[in-house]
Formats: sequence, C-alpha cells, structure tokens
Amino acid sequence: MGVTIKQIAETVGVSAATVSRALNGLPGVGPRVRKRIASEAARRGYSPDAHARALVTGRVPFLALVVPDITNPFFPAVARGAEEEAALRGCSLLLVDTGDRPERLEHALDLLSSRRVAGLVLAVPAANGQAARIAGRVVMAGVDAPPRSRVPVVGVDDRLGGRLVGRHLAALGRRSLAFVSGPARDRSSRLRLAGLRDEIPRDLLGPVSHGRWTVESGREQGRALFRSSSPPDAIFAANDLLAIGVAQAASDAGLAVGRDVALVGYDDVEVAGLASVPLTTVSQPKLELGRVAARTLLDAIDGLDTPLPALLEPRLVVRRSCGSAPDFATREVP
Amino acid sequence: MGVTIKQIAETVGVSAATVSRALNGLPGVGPRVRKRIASEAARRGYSPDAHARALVTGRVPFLALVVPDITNPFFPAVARGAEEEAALRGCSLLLVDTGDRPERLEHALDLLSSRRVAGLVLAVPAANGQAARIAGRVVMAGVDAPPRSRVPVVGVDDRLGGRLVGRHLAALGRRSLAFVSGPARDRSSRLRLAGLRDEIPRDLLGPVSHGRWTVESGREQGRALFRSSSPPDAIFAANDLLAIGVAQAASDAGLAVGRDVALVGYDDVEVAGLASVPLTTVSQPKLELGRVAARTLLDAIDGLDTPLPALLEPRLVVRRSCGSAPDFATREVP
DNA sequence: GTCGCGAACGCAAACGTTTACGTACCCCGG
DNA sequence: CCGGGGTACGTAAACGTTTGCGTTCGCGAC
Repeated sequence: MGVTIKQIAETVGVSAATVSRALNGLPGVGPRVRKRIASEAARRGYSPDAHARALVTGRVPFLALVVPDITNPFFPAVARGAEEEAALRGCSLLLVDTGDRPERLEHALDLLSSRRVAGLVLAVPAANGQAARIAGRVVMAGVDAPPRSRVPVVGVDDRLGGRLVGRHLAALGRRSLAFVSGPARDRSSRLRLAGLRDEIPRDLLGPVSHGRWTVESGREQGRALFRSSSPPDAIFAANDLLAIGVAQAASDAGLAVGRDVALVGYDDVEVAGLASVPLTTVSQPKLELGRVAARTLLDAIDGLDTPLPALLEPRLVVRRSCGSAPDFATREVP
Repeated sequence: MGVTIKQIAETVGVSAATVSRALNGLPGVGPRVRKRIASEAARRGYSPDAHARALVTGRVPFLALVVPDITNPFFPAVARGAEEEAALRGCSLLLVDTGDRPERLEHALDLLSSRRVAGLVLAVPAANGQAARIAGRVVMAGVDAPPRSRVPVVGVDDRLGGRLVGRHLAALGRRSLAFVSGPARDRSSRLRLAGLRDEIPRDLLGPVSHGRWTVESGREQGRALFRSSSPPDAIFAANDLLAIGVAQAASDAGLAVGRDVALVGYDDVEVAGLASVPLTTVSQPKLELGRVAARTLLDAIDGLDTPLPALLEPRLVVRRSCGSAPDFATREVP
C-alpha cells in the first residue's frame, strides 16, 4: 500500500517514465526491462494512484446514478444494469439516493463540477435551471428531460405498455374497466391511459381515478370503486403497488381477484409474482434501462455522436389475476 | 466548468495560495480580499478539483459498499443507510454488485489499493488471503470476517432474533414446530435455530430442514412437511422468501396460514407485509446496519480507536400469519 | 567509414491543489 | 526612534502520474 512509480523505478534502476510506459503496455521499452518492471511491480503490490492519473489524463473512472429512493423495488435493477455496463467500460458506479430532497440532487451536480464523476444518470426529474451545468455529461433514465434542454433521454414506452394491457383486457370480454393511477400530472400515468384507450372499445372504459403511487392509495381508490353502484369487473392499475392495494380492497369487499374482477398492474416488481393471486402486469426492462442509459452516457462522454434517445419495449406478463391460470408460472406475451 | 484556482487568483490579483485559504475558510486572509475572492469564485462557478485535492491531502471522499446482489430486497436499505451516514461525513457511496462473481470482489479491493475509495463496507464474505490487503479500511456488514483477521464486524443478533420468535411461538400453544432454513453451513441459519431452541420446550421442536434462501426452496421444504404423517402446526422459516414459499405450499395443501398453521419469517422484506396473509416476521434493522457499518468504517479511517464490533437488535413484527389479526396494521413487540 | 534512422530510454513539464516557510508591513510599547 | 510580534500575503515544493521532446546507442545501407 502506498508504493509509487518512482520507488519501483529506483529499485529497478530506470526512470519513472519507463515504468509508466511499461505498466501501461506502451511501446518504447525493451522486453528485458519490461519483465523486470512487471515482476517488481507485482512483488510490491503496486497499483497506480487513480487521482494522480485522473489529474493528468482528465478521465475519471466514475459514473453516478441518481435515484429518488433505492428502497423502491424499481431502482435496484436499474442500478445493477448501469453498474454492469459501467464495469464493462472500466468505470465504477456512485449511488446517490435523493430521498426526494432537492439538496441531494444539487449535491449530485456538485459531483460533476468537482470532477468526482464523469457523468450522471438521472432517474429523478431535474429543473430547467440545472440543465446548463450538465450539458453532455448527463442522460435521463425513465424520466423526462428538463424542457427545452438537449439532454438525451432513455425511457420505456409507456404508451405501448398501456396498449399491451388494453389488448389483453379487450380479449377478456369484461363489461366495465376502471383505471387506477398515480398523480394526474405524471406523464406515465397519462401515457399508459392513452395506450389503454388505443386498444379498447370506447364504452368499455369506466371511472378513472388518481392518487399516489402507493399501496394505501390503491386500497383507497379500490374501495371507492367497489362501493359504487356499478363496480367495474376489470381494473388496470398503473403501478404494481397500486394493484396490490386494489387487490386488498377487493378482498375486503369479498371479491375474488381473477374471478370477480380482473386486475392488471404495471412494473413487475418482485411482489407482483408473489402476491396472494399472482399479478398479471407489464414488465419494465429495468436492467436494460440502466444498461442503455449508462452506455449512452459513456458514449456521450467519449465524444461519440450521441445516439438518438432510446425507447425500450415493455413486456406483458400474464399471471393469474385476470382469470387465466397457468399456476404460479409466468407466461409471456410478445 | 474547468475554472481553476489560478485563474481566479489572476483576475482577483492575488496568489493561488490566498485563494485556496480564502475558499477553505482558513485564517490569514483579510476580509476585503476574502469577499472579492468569494464573489469571483461564485461568479465563475468554481468548484475545486477533487483529484488534485485528494492527491495532496490524501483524503478520498468515497466509500464503497459491496453487495452480492442489489436486487435482493435486503440490500437497498443497507445501501440507503450507508449512503446517509457517508453523506454526513462528506463522502459519497460507490456501489459494487458482485453477483457472486469472485472477480468482482477482487475489483472492489483494487478500488482500495488504487485509492479510488477510502474504505470498503463488505456485505459479502471475504477470504483469508484478502484480509491482509484491507487492514484498517474495511468493515464487514452482516457477514463474518475472514477467520483470524482483525476486521471489525457489525451485524445483527441472529440468536436474539431466534429467541424473539421462540418466545412468540411458545406463547401460542402450538403442538409441533418445524424449522425451515437456508444452507446448513450458514451461521445465520444455525444461530436463528439456536435462539429458537433457547425459548421453546424441548419436545415442541419437530423437523429441521435446509435448502437455499429462495421461494422455491421454501415451497419444496413446505411441501415435504405437509406431506408427512404428522404435519407441524407451526413453522419458523429462517427467511421471508422461504416463508412465502411455505405459504404457497400450505395453500397448495389446502391449509390456511394463520389458522391451520402458524408461520413466522425473517428479514421483514417488503413482500412480507403484502403477502396474501401478512407475515409475522423478524425485522432486521437494515438501514441502521448500513449506517453503523459506514460510521465504524469512517471512524477507523480517521484513526479513531476502532470501536468494538457492534451487534444490532432485531425486532419482532407481529402480523397475521400466526393467528392474531390486527388487520393490515403492524404491531411491534419490543 | 559515415550517415541516418529507429528503438530504448531519461528529462522535465504539466495537471490543480494544499501547506510549510519566508517576507513585507503595520501597530504598539519601550 | 527602535525592536518585536502579529497579520496578510507570496513563493515554492510536494502529491503521483502521463507525455512531448531530447538524447544515446546500435545497426544497416550507402
């Protein structure tokens, strides 16, 4: 620990420059000296100081992933994908959990300007004012870019996801379909609903309600639905947690999910497959989201022509909450 | 971006040293110059280059958390705790997901020796051979240290957790208790069983079985139990995923969890509270685990007298899988 | 024998900070 | 008026690398 290039140079009897070249595999050093340097470096357990190197080369071997809450089952997979891709390019991954505190996002931007990281993968919304400071070193993952900014976005096609659900539900022959959702201002809410509308007959769609992206909110919205005079016999929840809440409300009302009411979620978090009645849902390619975001970012940093914003494809996972019952197994629909 | 201390020094008309002192709040610079420097720095958007600073001070503002699989619902909370604590001390958190590949652990150790990070929080087991390279800059979180190494450990008291379950189960008046567990060689399996034994009458404990820490394994072990001639009426699963699997097996066998069979899990991952019948389980203080681990590590790095290895206390969370039925609410037992 | 040329290596500057040390200056007590 | 001490600054070295440029040397071609 703490052995420098100079020390190696001294014991081998060459200059520091030669050691540097030898260890980096650059030409300009003879095979004999190269061997001696290599073995001496290995013997002393040398590894180059990253900061000195970064100082002169200008390259920083770090990316940061900024998430609102790593505890939310959606993000760990994104993190894993991003880390894998970063590792492929010799980078490590910083994790910044904002916990919805804006100061933490500011801190992440500071990481950039102090050159602690080479780039940022933002999985949280950013304000316009911040766009200027981040040009070329940031990509958004799963969230919109600040308006009128040139920040590349990689996301998942929410409208397509909605269409997949619509197609599936339309084929089921239910009479009344409700849409249970998160905040009305969230684009993903709106796009998933729009996709749904694309694929179902007009008179099938019943009540549309909004709330937060939580189990509790799902339970409340579900309760309201089942209390109504004409309760729906099919429900699309724009989120798995909401769907779980709706399932609880159904259970409270004495209704059996899958028989009395068809239920579809969104996201395919782990809970979905393990719920009391396994949830039919739309699976987001979370791992790939992280992977593509990291790749796009690294390309942008390396000055490659920034590829067009990418829209990944979600997948419908049919389980038992709509009546079809392939046991606990998962049947996928392309 | 890219404005240096010298440039500021030049436009203000002082030396670089003075700028450095002013910006760091050190004495030795008059109030007038200090103001001018501060405002000029703010105007140009200066922030100090982390690598140059690290190079001369020797301090690195990074910690790394090494986990086997960030997708496992146990670790995100640990990460969050570690990151919060690190942020309090001005450090950011690297995430290394080994995916059980040993080379990735080696890579994490390389992070240390190349001084990319100041220390490591290891949530994966390490070999003895690696202990030497990491002295004083590593703490283990939730796993054992390599044998005969002086690496500090912060963990959760598994035996106490087992005792909590034992006490709860003993008070229920069941006749036959089975223990369903992960690999027999894992210490946590053994300790949780030992704690259970501490608190229940000898003749209550029935079959003890082992497998992997997965839902499938739980389902298999559960199936075996319910097929036997004298099936247990209480089951302690050493892991929530196992418990979920056991619940599935019970359901398959036509048994109602909470009535026909009491079931207790371990870990309190999110699924536990959302399962078909909410799971009574032992909650690990995951957030605190990460927090304390990070704190211990930072103290050790700062040369403070390394505090004794810490054992955190788990908590019993009573839900409905043992018969008591406080709705979906959670009643905690101290 | 000389010229030239490439290979192998050394020299030294540079990256952006921090910090020990030196120096000028001011103020006050003698 | 002089000396001493404190304050406000500047100078320069150092941290560990990388890299452009120069030097030396050996060797083949003429």
